[in-house]
Amino acid sequence: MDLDKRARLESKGWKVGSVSDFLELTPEESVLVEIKLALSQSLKERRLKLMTQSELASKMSSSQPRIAKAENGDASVSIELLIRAMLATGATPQDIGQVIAGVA
Amino acid sequence: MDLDKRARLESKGWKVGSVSDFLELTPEESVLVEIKLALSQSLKERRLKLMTQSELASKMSSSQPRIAKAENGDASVSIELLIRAMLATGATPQDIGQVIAGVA
DNA sequence: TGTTAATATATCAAATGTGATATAAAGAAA
DNA sequence: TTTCTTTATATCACATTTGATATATTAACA
Repeated sequence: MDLDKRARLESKGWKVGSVSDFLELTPEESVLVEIKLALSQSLKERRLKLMTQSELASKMSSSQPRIAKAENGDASVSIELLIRAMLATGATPQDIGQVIAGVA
Repeated sequence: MDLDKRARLESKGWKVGSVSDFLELTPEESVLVEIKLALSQSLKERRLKLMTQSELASKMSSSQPRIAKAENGDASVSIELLIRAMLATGATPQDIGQVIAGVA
């Protein structure tokens, strides 16, 4: 993973520490981050075709700012919320499973 | 979903309320619960082949009681922890995606 | 039987995630 | 430009999830 990607992650609140700390992420930790990013990317793509962030938020009793964070891969967003949001866009378990399975 | 299943869920702490309340779970809420249960079931199967709950717990800086709850589908366990545990058993994103995709 | 290993249950303080609110910034279109 | 819509950022009190600890229960076996 290049430094630009790392910088983008850090700016979203991911506690990746120094470069060496970042490179010392365990494979499991890295994969978890990648799963979250894959979900947030897929969420954004799906939502854009269907509705505004506000509309999605009210569909799932959340808030527009939280959807923005979810779509931007903010570290304060749980996988749980990402999956709830995916479901609120009409995604099936198959859709969600495919996104996760697609992680390197 | 039959009442036995509901009773099992309620005993694990799921806030399903009365029968009618339970039947009024939105499809999204039901699917989310089913995803968690599928993950916890798969986790238990994988872990049993490889190690004890205590061993898995220390591998992922958690605790044996929390692994027990994860494997028993306790409502206090997040999808995040379930996925972290799956990864700690050596599961790949493909494995995890397949489990989720397999939800009805 | 008794002893040990494994798992389940209960409790709790601390950490993390939450929706809400306010507001700023960005885009689109006049 | 100005106005309107959408998205992004900041803050915060509240709720949920956490690992830790203690302990109870169960399982396997000598």
